[in-house]
Amino acid sequence: MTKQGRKAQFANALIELRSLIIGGSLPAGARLTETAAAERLGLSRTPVRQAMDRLVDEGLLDRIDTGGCRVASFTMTDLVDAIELRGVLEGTAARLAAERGVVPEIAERMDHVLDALDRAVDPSRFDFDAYVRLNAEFHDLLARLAGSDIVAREVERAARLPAASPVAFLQGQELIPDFRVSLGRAQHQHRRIVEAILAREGARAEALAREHARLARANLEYVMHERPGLAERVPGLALVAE
Amino acid sequence: MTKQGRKAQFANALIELRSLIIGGSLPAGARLTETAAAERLGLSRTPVRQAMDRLVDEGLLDRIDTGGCRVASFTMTDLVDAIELRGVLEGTAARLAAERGVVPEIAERMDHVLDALDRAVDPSRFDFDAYVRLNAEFHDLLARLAGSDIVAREVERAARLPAASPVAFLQGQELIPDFRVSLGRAQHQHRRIVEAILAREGARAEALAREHARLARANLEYVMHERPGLAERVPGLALVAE
DNA sequence: TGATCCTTTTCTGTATACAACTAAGCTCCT
DNA sequence: AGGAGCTTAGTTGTATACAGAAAAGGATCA
Repeated sequence: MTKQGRKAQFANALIELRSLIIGGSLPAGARLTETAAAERLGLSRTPVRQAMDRLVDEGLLDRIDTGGCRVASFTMTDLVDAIELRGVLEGTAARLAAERGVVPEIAERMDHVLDALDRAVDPSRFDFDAYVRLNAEFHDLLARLAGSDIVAREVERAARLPAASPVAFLQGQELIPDFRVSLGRAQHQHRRIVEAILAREGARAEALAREHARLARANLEYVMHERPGLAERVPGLALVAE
Repeated sequence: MTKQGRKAQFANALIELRSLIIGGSLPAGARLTETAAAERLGLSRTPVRQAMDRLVDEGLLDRIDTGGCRVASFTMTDLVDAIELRGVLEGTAARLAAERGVVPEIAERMDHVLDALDRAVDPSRFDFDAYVRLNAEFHDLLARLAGSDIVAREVERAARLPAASPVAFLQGQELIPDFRVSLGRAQHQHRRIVEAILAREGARAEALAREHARLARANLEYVMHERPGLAERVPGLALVAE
């Protein structure tokens, strides 16, 4: 069930705490002490403490003045900002890839991913799970397409911000009637972004990647306003206060 | 000398290790074990380990497969990318401030900082130390001007990337003959950025903030190509390989 | 009854102990 | 002499011990 390797306890603590928070088992604003978390997970404080440090860094926990942590709570604006930042950073990755040229191996894999995405959104043989996997890979490749480790790192970090991940809202979309149209639209944007990059059109690539992230924002607003019942199914949305 | 408070040992370890790395006492690529670091700092492994975790996160240490860390080494491209990212994120902060409106209290403080910066760069009463302090405050206020904690956080994180900080190259500029001209130019850009924000000109504000970060890139290239002897005086430049 | 002070418990930050694993050095064999 | 296998020192990940600080709770006094 859980990992058994060398850093097993730390990895377990991180994964389980994160899913407790994102899943809403630990309500936003709740105090979380190291001892309580350690006892709950059946571990010693050392790896749990390390995991909590990391979660503070990710923004899922807020350190409290007196010591100890509190589960973070987010406003809609926070989530919108997180998505905006991901768009900005993916836009930068796209622009730099256009300006500096792409890493050939990554571009080639990108090509295959795009083809596979085309097949996944084809109405005649629609494959949701494949789409989710390939979409994640597309965004990973996009981050690394310019060949800059620093850029790739920061793009990926931005995607870890609450609900900013490109896959965050796919869970919910599965249940929304016209989600196939939405996914087809997203795939169309994927194509245009890569097209702009290969044509060395940096400004266009940047603008398209930014706009692409707006899909997540639209999904966020749709879920929160039209389908509030779905909110608890989307990772991280349980933390939205107000 | 060093901090004595509650989390004193961790804070000391972080600060001292960081300055050892950035200052070049630990050469790029050198292996750094927890035990060695702990012994060198006269602390136990616990806070040192925590500090090293943080430094890995900041990118100053690379975790090694077998366990343990190595001092990171950077290429010129890495530093250029880090500066580019800071520019992009400060540009986003500026654009959002323009689009959404500014936080009045921060805008007011910004106003005072700009006036003080004018005085600091005035040739008749030039004050380098004041400039350094006020410049840092300007960038801090800019990050927070839009009122988004998430944006402010990420801007500040980007400024911690190696040599990307807006103050990184000021140390060196003190010794460069025509540095006063450069600082005056920077202050002119500060004014234009805030002007654009207050006029709600988001695109202009973003472009100006990006271009402003290019000053750091110009300084980087100047130091590396024209004044290599200065490189060791600029924090982080000792880590540049190749 | 209500507030204040003191006691007691809890929690964090730090240090240390221990086991598993890595890596290097040494011995022994060919 | 050169290489394979073993031993041993070193390093990390985890658990635990301990001291100091905050929080909680009760007792005392007005």
